[in-house]
Amino acid sequence: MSADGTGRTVARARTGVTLSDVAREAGVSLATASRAINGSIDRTVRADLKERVLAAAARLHYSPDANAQAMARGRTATIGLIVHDIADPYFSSIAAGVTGAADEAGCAVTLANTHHDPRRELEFVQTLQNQRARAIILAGGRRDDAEGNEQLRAALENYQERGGTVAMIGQPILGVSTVRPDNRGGGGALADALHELGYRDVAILAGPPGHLTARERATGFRDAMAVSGTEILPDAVVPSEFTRDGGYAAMRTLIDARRVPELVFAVNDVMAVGAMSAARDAGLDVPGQVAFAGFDDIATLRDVAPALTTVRLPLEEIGRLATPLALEPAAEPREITVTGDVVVRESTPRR
Amino acid sequence: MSADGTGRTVARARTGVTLSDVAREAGVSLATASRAINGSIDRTVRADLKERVLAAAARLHYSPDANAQAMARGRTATIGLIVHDIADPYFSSIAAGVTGAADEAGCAVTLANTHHDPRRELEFVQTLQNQRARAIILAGGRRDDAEGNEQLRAALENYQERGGTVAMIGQPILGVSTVRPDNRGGGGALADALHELGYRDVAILAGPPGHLTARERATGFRDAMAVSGTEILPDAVVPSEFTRDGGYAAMRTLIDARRVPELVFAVNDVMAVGAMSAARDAGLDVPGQVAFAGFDDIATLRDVAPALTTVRLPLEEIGRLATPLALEPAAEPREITVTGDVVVRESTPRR
DNA sequence: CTGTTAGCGCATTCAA
DNA sequence: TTGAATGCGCTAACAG
Repeated sequence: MSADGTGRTVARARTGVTLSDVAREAGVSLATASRAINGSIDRTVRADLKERVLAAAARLHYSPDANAQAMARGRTATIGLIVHDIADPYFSSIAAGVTGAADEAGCAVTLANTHHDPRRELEFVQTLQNQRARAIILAGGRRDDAEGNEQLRAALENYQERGGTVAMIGQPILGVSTVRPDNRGGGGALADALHELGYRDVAILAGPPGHLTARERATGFRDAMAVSGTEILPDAVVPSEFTRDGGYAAMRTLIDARRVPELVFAVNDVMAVGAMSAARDAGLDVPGQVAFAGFDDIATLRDVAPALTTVRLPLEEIGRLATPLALEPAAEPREITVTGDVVVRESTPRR
Repeated sequence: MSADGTGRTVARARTGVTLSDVAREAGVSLATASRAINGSIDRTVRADLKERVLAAAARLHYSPDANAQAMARGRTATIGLIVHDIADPYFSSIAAGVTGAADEAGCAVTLANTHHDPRRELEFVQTLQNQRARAIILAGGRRDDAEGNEQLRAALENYQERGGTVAMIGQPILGVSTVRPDNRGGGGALADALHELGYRDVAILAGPPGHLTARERATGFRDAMAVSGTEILPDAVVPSEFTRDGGYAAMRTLIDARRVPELVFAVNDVMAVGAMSAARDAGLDVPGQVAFAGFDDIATLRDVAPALTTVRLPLEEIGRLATPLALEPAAEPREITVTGDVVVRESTPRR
């Protein structure tokens, strides 16, 4: 292993092999070693020297120190991904897209899980700024909270002034490039499809009052229904958490109040499947007595029965799209709108 | 904003505010500023000075450079998490556990998604080593691949020689601390429960031949059945991918061969739900004509119907457990065995 | 308790 | 093309 036979190689391994070790082993200068291993942009290294350096690096198991490189170069190859809940299939699919695209861009991904807590979100922006992450992707719908949004906007502003770039998946309200699912349009298209199938008596599991994604979907749905001549009364709009348990609880509320409609639209799929469970647990026939529709088309939906009608969002693709958006600095915030396709399945048979 | 009224504060913000800027602004030395902001272990700073430094830091929007800190301290606060597929609920739950525990330990998490490719796994170990990640958590079952395991073991060995620490979630075969789900025992307990329910005619969707987790679960199940007097013939053991689609395809195979048994045990839940879908798609009554059991108790299982019998593994907890295991260097590799609880549900009614 | 100074490992300037 | 020297921002000896 050791070229000089002193066994120094092994000893050094304990301490950490630096670029100067490699340079010495190869009999070149530090600068040359750096250029050989990196292929510096302007300079080029003679082939034989380069080979010698590479061989030495391999021999010594040289591992370039990314932190040192970050300092010297003034930038990292790290993307920060902030999600509300990584265990939620919506976000884990997006994360799969981001890690895939980041990989291809030669970037590592730092994952931050806020558990739906805006304060953690703010903290993570700070952490990622400390890390000097090159870019931040903020995934998940915003809230109708002027103060909270302003704080976050300020934090991102500050981050960007320091050279970081940002993309958002959700609503374009933070002054950064955004991948925007067309929630309103999707909700509307879904309503049209369901109206056409004969549904008139419908309730909405509407998510948290201030949650913009929830609101957009509910509003789009409700407005389209109204256009078709079906008013959805405030009474039939049930607020809830944006989670599976939220859907379950909201459905429970309807059942307990004996206000079970023909159709329940939950503003996302995890809520919808939770609600379906609540209906089943209450002994209701699904979709015979009550039909269900959701939004997102999360992967796990493939195996729920009856198959859930929903609006398909290409979640992994959304994650992929957000990555270059985050990486490439743009003079103006850009916006990519992703439309969803209505997918009618067994949970909403023709009435 | 700027204390001296020169507007320098803003100008500096573009360039990056360093600790010396803070020190100067506070009228103290670099060292004092460092100690004040960090609360160095041995030294302590006079209260009023500390306050002045903190105020200056806030005024300048100082953000400590984690890379520089890493260099100076000789270690980072980063944990690398390597998973096979972050979009798989099994891994996303583990990831939730890891991010939670890492957070509490003041560590950031770098997420690496291998897509089940052992080569990527190896590459990611290298990347994390370059990052000087303090610890690596390797989640996911190992393969029966001597050469592959040896390469990985060597890479981890090297990483550890450089001061990194490692934990594994899966099989303790890499010489590192491991959280080991008791797959064999779980499979056995499941078989006992199902045998007691009257099942005799059973097939196993066994996963990939070399996949240790799959093998342990299948073997545990099969052996226990044998002890109870029910032999499962090799014919009834169908290999497959370890994924939802793998389960679907394997079930399809059984159906096409007209070898549908009373009970199908799939070695993980995603395979089981895929298989259930295949059965339903083929018009079979579940569980009337064919019953199903899985393994893991992934979160999304709560909403599949009929509810799936399985072996519950506390996935998020497993992620949490792995974190200190990875963080605390141990003279000897440690091992935490996690046993699963059999949960009998509607997918396997008494026969 | 505070300040001065020497690196940490690397990329990159400037000279040769 | 190569090498010597500088500095990235910070912590930790060391000295006062």
